[in-house]
This record gives sequence, structure tokens and C-alpha cells, in this order.
Amino acid sequence: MESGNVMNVQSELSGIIDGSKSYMYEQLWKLCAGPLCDIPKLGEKVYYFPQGHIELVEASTREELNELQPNCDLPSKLQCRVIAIHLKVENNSDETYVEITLMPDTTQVVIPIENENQFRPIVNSFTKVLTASDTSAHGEFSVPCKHAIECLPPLDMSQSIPAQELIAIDLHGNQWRFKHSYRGTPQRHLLTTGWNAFTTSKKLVVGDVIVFTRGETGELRVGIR
Amino acid sequence: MESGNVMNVQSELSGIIDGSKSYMYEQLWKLCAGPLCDIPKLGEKVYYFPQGHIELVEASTREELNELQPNCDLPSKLQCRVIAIHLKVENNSDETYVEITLMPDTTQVVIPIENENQFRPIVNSFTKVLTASDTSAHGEFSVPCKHAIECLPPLDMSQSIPAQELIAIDLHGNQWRFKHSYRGTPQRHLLTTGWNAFTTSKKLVVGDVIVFTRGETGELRVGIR
DNA sequence: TTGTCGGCCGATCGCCGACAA
DNA sequence: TTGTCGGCGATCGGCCGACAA
Repeated sequence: MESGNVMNVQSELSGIIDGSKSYMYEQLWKLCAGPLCDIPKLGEKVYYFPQGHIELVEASTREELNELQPNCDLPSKLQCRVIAIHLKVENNSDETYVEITLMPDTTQVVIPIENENQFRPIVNSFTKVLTASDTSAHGEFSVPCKHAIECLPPLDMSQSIPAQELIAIDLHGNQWRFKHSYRGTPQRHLLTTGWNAFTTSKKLVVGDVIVFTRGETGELRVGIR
Repeated sequence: MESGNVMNVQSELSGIIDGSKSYMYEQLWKLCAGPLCDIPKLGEKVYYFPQGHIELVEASTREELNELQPNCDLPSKLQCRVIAIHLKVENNSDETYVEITLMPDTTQVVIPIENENQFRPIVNSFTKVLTASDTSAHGEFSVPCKHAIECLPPLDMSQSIPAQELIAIDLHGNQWRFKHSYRGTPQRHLLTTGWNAFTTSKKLVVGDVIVFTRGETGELRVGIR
């Protein structure tokens, strides 16, 4: 059981920053999780069932996880020690969960090697430094014409005021909806409805840099530098 | 280097759910992180400096991390293998960071043991099942009288309409501001301004259960069951 | 080509007491 | 005691073109 050790750099970090070690946090977490919640103790011996875990994850995400297989060749159960417990809450909801870090008592597992990413779809992207108008109460974002043509889905120009709805995903996996219209004299590309909610939520100010990317399949993503 | 192994249950999970393995995510992440970003490769040998890491964390959080010390008794540097890399983004902002999981090649470290929590400040708390009115467009939350007295800071009753601002922290560490007033005939405790933003953001509906706690020092916390 | 503005409208937020369960 | 409602005013979001840099 002393055959190895683990340091998960981030888990130490986040444990300190979000104050998950504090008593008050712990109390609220338990109230939110409800009374039926059995958590193992630090240092306790437990068995880990890789197949069971994979099936659980598949059930909750409804995806096939073939990608997990190649990395490891694990026995059906592993005797482990609980070496860390973090009471956590999901990023995009308030669902509570426990992060339990285990260290196997015996087994050896192959260290994964970097697998070169063969699949490289074309990605268009552009960045823009936000102006005062982009972040003002007026709530409109003007898209430089060239970038709108390269990076955004084409508009139906037969309409008097061409417009469409865009959906962009950020690094958290959150969806953001923007009305994209082409109007004014002279005409220009604008993001209107939804833009305000975005800037408010992300607390954007003049000078911040926004990033849009668009993959081959057309899906739009948005980020902040 | 094959002396041990690690399974961080959650890091596997989140890697799949948020799609951090996808090429598109990776591209956006790199655009957001900027050009100056050197990330080690999977399986690579690196040295980990515990003291340096602790100092970095202290610098960024401006806290003393004495609590880290008792858990481990580490040498000044440890030869490690990089066994996992996750391109991530902070929960409450869009700051990018890398989570690197390391496995020491040689060293043994003592497994931590549960330390009984001696410090137990009194916590008041209450829960309430949300009514249609609580979640309606009107945007007011009526606090049961008893709970308001037990759990919320006392109001200045000399005012014609007693009111104050409450700040409550959720499990993410986010702050929520609520106007708390005592009015109507018959009089009752209400949360008004800020309540709408809260329900919208948390996507609360009738039947959801809200939790408030208040510690000895008066700090308020809020969660969802 | 695009940053900033004024104006305008409608939707929403927040505030209040009246009731009644 | 507290859930629901109607009514209200103020604010804000969103839409638009005018203009100028």
C-alpha cells in the first residue's frame, strides 16, 4: 500500500481556493446533498470496480466510452486506499458530488503515452478587442465584416433585414444564443439579443478580447482571452 | 516508475463530459490561453518542487497554507511522470489553466488519516420548497417568519418598511445579493431585488428546495437540494 | 468600414397592498 | 401566517438609422 503516491496538482489547489475544507462549506454541502449520503473515510480500504464505474458514466452521459479502454488494461477489481475526498458541486448546476481519489494497493498500470492527434478538421477563428460600444448598455456587438463572412453562418440576404440565431458554446460547455443581424446604413453585422446577457455574465469590459471559432461541421464556439 | 498508479475518479469523468478531449475544445482553449503556453507531454519525465508549488498557491490566493504541511513530509524535489493532462477553465471565470496529474517515480508518502473536525461553530439553517409565487415573474420570495427570525440578520424595525441587503454565498463561491424587506398587510419577510436573477441563473422551478445557512459569525450561505 | 449616439418601444423587474386559504 | 394576484412605475433590453472617424 506504500508502493506509490499521487499528487493531483489542481485538486489541492481547488480544495484550498473554494474553501471546501471549511466547516461552513461542509455543512451547506451536506444539507444540499440530503440525508442519504455515505462517504468513505480518508485512508479507508475500498474496492474499485473499473467496469462498474465505466458503466455508471455511460449511463449518466449516454455515450459510449470506447476511448477509455485503450489507455488502461485493468483487472476487474482493485483494492485501494482513499487518499483524498472533496465535497464538490457541478460547474453548470448545483448538483453535489464527491470526488474520491484512490490509490491502488498493488496493481501496476501502463503509463499512457501521448497519442498524436490525427484528426484535424479545419477551424476558422477570429478575435476582437471589445470597444466601449460593444460593452455599453446598448448591448450590441459589431462583428467586423470580414470575420462575419469567414466565421459566421451565411445570412439569407433576400430578407429586408437579414437575421438568424447563433448558438455558441464556451469552455464550460455552456450555450449562448445570439441574434445575428445585418442592418443599418451603412450596413454592418451585429450581435444583439443575448449579447447583453453574455457580457454581464462574463463580466466583460472594454479591452477584453473575445474569441470565436467555427469548425468544419459549423458548430460555433466562443471564449475570452 | 511503475511502482504505483492513480485514479482520479472525477478527472476522468469531467474530461469526458465537458468534451475536453475534443479537437474543437482544444483549439478554442489554446486560442484563449494565448501563444505563450508550454505544456508537458503525456508520459514525460518532470521534476515537481513541492515548496515551489506551495509558494505559488500562496501567492495567488494570498493565504497561509499551513494546513498543507501536516499532511505530507515531502523531499524538496520529486521525479515524476506526467500521467494526465487536462486543459481546463476556472468555474467562476473564463481563466484557462492546465491540470497536470503527476505520479512520483520513487518516493513514498504517508497516507493521510481522517482528522476529526474539532471546530464546530453553531449553524442555523432552514429549507423551503419553492411555491409558484416564489418562482413567478413577480420575483419575490416569501421567507417563513420563524426562519427569517432564526436565520437572517435582524432588521431595523423602527423604519416604516424595514429592509436590508443580504449577501449569500453558494457552493461555487458565488455571491448573491438579495434585498430583504418586511412589509405588506399582514406583514411578512420577503426577498425581492436579486431574487429573480438567482432563480433564473439556477433555473429554479416550483418544488425545488432551497437551503439557507447562517454561521456564528453571521455569514449567509445558500444552496439547492 | 465600424464606433458611438439619440430615440423609441415593449418587456421585465421590482414594489406595494388586497385578499383569501 | 403566507400564497397568489392586480396594478403601478421605473428601468432595461433590444432595435433602428444618423453620423463621423
